[in-house]
Amino acid sequence: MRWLSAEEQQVWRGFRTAVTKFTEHLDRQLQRDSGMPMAYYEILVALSEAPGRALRMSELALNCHSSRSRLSHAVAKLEKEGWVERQACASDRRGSIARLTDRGFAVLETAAPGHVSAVREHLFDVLTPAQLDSLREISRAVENGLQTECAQARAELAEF
Amino acid sequence: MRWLSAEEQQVWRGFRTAVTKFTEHLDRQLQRDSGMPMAYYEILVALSEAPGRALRMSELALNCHSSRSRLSHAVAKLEKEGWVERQACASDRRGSIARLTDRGFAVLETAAPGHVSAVREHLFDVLTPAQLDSLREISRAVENGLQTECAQARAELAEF
DNA sequence: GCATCCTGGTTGAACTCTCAACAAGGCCCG
DNA sequence: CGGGCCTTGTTGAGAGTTCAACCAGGATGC
Repeated sequence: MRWLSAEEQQVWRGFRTAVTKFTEHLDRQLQRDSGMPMAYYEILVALSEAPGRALRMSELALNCHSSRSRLSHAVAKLEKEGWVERQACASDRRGSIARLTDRGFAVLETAAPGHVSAVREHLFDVLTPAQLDSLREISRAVENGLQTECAQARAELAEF
Repeated sequence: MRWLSAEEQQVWRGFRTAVTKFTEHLDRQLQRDSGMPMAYYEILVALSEAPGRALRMSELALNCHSSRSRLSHAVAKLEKEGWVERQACASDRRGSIARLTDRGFAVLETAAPGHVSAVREHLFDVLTPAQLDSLREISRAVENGLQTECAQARAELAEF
C-alpha cells in the first residue's frame, strides 16, 4: 500500500478544494439566477444542440454523463415546468424521446449568459493559455484512465 | 457578452466530464467498499488529523469546505453510526465539539487504503510530474479567483 | 413459437444537500 | 444593566441523487 506523499496530498487537496468551490459557485449562481441546478441546465443545453432539439433518453444520458435514473427524475421535473416534453419513440416502442419546448429554449437563453460569464470569469480569465492547454491534456488523461478502468471492470465481469 | 470559443468549450466540457466521472468513481468506490459517501470520509479524515481527534463544528466546516447545515446533518448521521461523538465546548457555550470515536477511527483505517488507491490510480498514475505541477498551479489560480470574488461580493454587500 | 436474456426507461424509498428560519450564547455600546 | 447585533449550531421542509426493483419491448437461440 503506497500512501500519498506530502506533495501529492497537497496537490490532491488543493485540487479538491478548487473543484468543490468552483462547482458550488456555478451551481449557486445558476440556482439563484435561473432557478435550476447545473445538472438541469446541462440537460437543456444537450437538447438544444440536438437535431430537432430532441434526443432519446439514453442518448441524453450519455451526453450529460448522467445515470438513467437521475435523468428520468430530472426530465420528469423539467416536464412539470413545461421546459421539456416527452414523446414516444417510433422505431423502438420502449424508447422515450425528450424534446425541448420553446419555453424551455427561452429559459435556456435567459440562463446562459450568466452561466457562461461565471465560467469565463473563474476559469478562463484566471488561467494562462499554457495552463488551458495543460488542463485539456490533464482532463483527457484522467478520463482515459477511467475508461480503461471501466473496460477492465467489464472484462472482469465477463469472466464469470 | 463574450461566449466561449470552440476551443474554450472543448476544454470546459472535457474538464467537466473528467471531474464528474472521476469524483463519481471515487464516491461509488467509497460507498460500495465502506458504506459512506466521500463527504463523510473527509469529515472523518479532518477529525483524525486534529489534536485529540476533535474539532469545533465551525473549524470542521472550514476544513471540509462544508456549509454549517450540511455538516450538522452529516455529524448527526455519523453520531448515529457511533463514529463520532458530540460534546459541549467549555470556552463557548454555543459551541459544539465533534470527536472521532475509536470505532470511527477504525472505520477510517479500513476505508483509507481503498480510497487512496483509487486516487493514486486515476490521478497520480495517469499524470506526468509536469502535469501535476501544472495542476497545482491551476488549482491555486482557480481558488484564488474565487476568493477575490467572494471578497468582492462581501464588499458589495457592505455598501448597503 | 417460445423461453431466455438483454436493453430502455420508470418508479419508490432511503439518503444527502440546500435554504431559510430559528434558538441561544457572545459582544459591544450607550 | 439592557438593548441591538453578530456568531454558532440545529432543525425541517423541499429538492436532487442513488440504488435496487421492476415492467415492457427487443434480440437471440432452440
